[in-house]
Amino acid sequence: MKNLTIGVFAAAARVNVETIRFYQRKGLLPEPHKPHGSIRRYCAADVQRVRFVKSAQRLGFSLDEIAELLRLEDGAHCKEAGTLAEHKLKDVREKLADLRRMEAALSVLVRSCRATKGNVSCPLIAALYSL
Amino acid sequence: MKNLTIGVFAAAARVNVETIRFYQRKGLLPEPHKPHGSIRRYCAADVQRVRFVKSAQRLGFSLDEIAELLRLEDGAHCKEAGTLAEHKLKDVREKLADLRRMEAALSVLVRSCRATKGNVSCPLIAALYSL
DNA sequence: GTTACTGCCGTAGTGGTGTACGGAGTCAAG
DNA sequence: CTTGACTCCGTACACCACTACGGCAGTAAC
Repeated sequence: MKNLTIGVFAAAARVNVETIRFYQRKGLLPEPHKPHGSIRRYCAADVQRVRFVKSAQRLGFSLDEIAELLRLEDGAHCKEAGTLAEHKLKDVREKLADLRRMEAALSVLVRSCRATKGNVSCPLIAALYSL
Repeated sequence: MKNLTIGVFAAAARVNVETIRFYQRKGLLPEPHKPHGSIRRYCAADVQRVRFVKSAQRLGFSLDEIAELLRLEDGAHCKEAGTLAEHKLKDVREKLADLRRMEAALSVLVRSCRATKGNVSCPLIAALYSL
């Protein structure tokens, strides 16, 4: 699982080749070493890193924020890392609270929709607007 | 709380005036009636609607998806509304699961960072990469 | 060695989500 | 009835996160 070319790597990480190059320009991925002339080689850890980026993105973090998160890896700045992580944790908890309210509203909505079969008016508005 | 002009409305909803007009073009807000010549007037329900859009956005829904959610309001299509709501519920639950894992990882990270005061190497990598 | 496939690089284009701007119309206070 | 703030509308611009393109170079299979 070392010495992946960019094409194989991108496929393994389930992203476009261009995305890899884009992430490198953004600093989300390290510029890999090029043992064979000018051809970049990647390893499994790089794949994990891309998958992490994608996960974090789905949770609403921007690439810049993700870059910060990834800088946490640099164990030398434990204090800053901790502070940053605390901020992110706060973000995440707020998102969680929002989503839980959303889930509650939606499941009420689904249940009441199932209950009132054929009824013309759904009790949706209140549920949606209580968010 | 009726007869708000767009400026007052936008301020109440905590968004830019241009955003209101943009949402109208996207169909996220109904084109309001214009009782006094060509000036639009808004009410409290419109404010709620914008706040709903903003909440849903923070949770990672796109404007198009939010438009769908808002169409659930139309009680006449209870069946489709229910189906749509079920899909959204599934989305929301997946996001919740992701965020919970993120939360767990981040809080471990924060705790261990606090624990290893002054220690040079943080135990971050594993936590981050286990997402 | 030729051919076909990658990869390299820079630049440009896309789609989503707003924001800004400019010129004309409208309204309410003084 | 003027003045100044607000609104209208269309269009253009901005930012993010890619995605595509084009031309050249390196590599692998035959």
